[in-house]
Amino acid sequence: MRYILHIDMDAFYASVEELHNPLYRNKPIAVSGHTKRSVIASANYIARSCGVKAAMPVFMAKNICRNLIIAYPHFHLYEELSERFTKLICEKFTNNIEIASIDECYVDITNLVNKKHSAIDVAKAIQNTIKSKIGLTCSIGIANNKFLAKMGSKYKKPLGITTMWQDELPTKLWLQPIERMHWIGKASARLLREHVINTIGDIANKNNNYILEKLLDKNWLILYQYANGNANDELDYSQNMPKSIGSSETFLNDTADFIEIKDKIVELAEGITHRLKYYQQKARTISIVIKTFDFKQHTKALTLGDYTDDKEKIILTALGLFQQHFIQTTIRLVGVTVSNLIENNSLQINSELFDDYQESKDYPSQNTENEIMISINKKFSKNIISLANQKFK
DNA sequence: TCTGGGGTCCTAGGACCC
DNA sequence: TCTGGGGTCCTAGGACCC
Repeated sequence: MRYILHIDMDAFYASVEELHNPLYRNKPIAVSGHTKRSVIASANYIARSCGVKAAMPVFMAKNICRNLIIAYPHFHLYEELSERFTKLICEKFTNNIEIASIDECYVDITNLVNKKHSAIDVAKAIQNTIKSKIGLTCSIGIANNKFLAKMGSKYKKPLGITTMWQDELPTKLWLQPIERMHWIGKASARLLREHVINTIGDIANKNNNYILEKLLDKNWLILYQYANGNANDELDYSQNMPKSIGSSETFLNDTADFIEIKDKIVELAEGITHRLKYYQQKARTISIVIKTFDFKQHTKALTLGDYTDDKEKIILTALGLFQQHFIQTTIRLVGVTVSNLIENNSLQINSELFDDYQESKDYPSQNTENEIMISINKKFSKNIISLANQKFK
C-alpha cells in the first residue's frame, strides 16, 4: 500500500508577492503584466472571492473588483521559493519527491507512515514546516495514488488537508462536476455534458462505458479507472531536462510590420539560445508560431541536419520560416520554440563514436547537409535584408 | 480597454525506405 | 493489367496543465 501526497502551494505567485510586500496583505491582489492585453496569472483568495480568476483579462478583473491591486511578476523569486520548498521537503522528510511544476509536487511518504505517525500526521508536519520556514501556505491531498492525491489537494484550499481513500470516493469525488477532474478540459467537458455525463461519478459508472468509449476514444479507460480510484501512476524522480524551450509575445497592437516582427523574433530567439546554453543542450527543430486577430494559431517547423545552439542559425531559421509562410500576415502574437533537444555531453559521445567510424572506414565527408543549410540561410538573410531595405525606401 | 506565456503529450497524414 | 505492408521521421494542430 502506497501513501502519496500531492502538495500544492496556495495562490503561489500572489502569495510570494504578499510575502515580499507587506502593503499587499489583506487586500485583493493579482499578479499580471501591465499592458492592455495582459491577463491574470494568479490572484489571492480575497481577489478570488470577488470572482477574479487566473487567465482572466486584467481589464475584466478590475471591472469586477474595483480595488484590485496589480502586482507585477517576479519570476526569479517564484523559482527561488519553489526550489526552497522542495529542498525543505527533501531535507526534513524524504527524497521521494516528484516536482510536477513550479508550485506543486508529489511525495511518496510510504516509508514515513507507521504506528506512531499516520499519513495525516506527516502531511500536517510538512504543511507546518513550509509555513514556518518559508512563510507560505499549501494544500495537501493524501491518497494511494497520484491522481487521487491531486484531486485531494484541490478539494479544500487554502491550507487544506484532504484524504481521498477508496471508501470516501462516493462523497468526495463522485459528486464533483466533470470539469473538476484532472485532464478533463473545456473540450472534453463540453462533449461529455452533451451526452449527459455531468459528474465524476458518471465517468466512474460502468453503465456509461459504452458512451465514454465512443466519445473519448482510447483515453476513456484510463479516465474510467482513475474515476474509480485505480491507478498505478509511478512517481518520476528524475530531474528531467526540458523537451522544448520556447518564448512568445503578444504585441500591444496587431501588426504586419516586418521590421517590428523581425526585431521581436530576434529578441525571442536570443533568449531561447541563452536558455539552451544554460541547460547545456542543443536543438534540431526550430518552429515559429503566430496567432492571428481571430486567435487562430499556426505553427511552422523545420528540422535541421545537425543539432545547434548557434544564435545566428536559430534566428535565421526562425526568420526564414516566418518569411516563407507568414509574411504580410497581420498577427497578434509571435513565438519561437526549439525542440528535438539533446544534451551536449551525449552529443559529444556520439560524435566521438562517429569520428572513430570515419577514421576506420575512411568515411566520406558529411558536409552536404550543412552546406545546404548555409545556402538556405544565406538566401533567407538576403531576402530579409532586401525586405528591410524596402521598408526604408 | 477585449482574452498571456510556459510547457507536455497525442494524433493524423505524408514522405520515404526496405 | 495495376499497386503490399511495416516502420520511421517530420509536420501541423489540438487538448490539456499551471
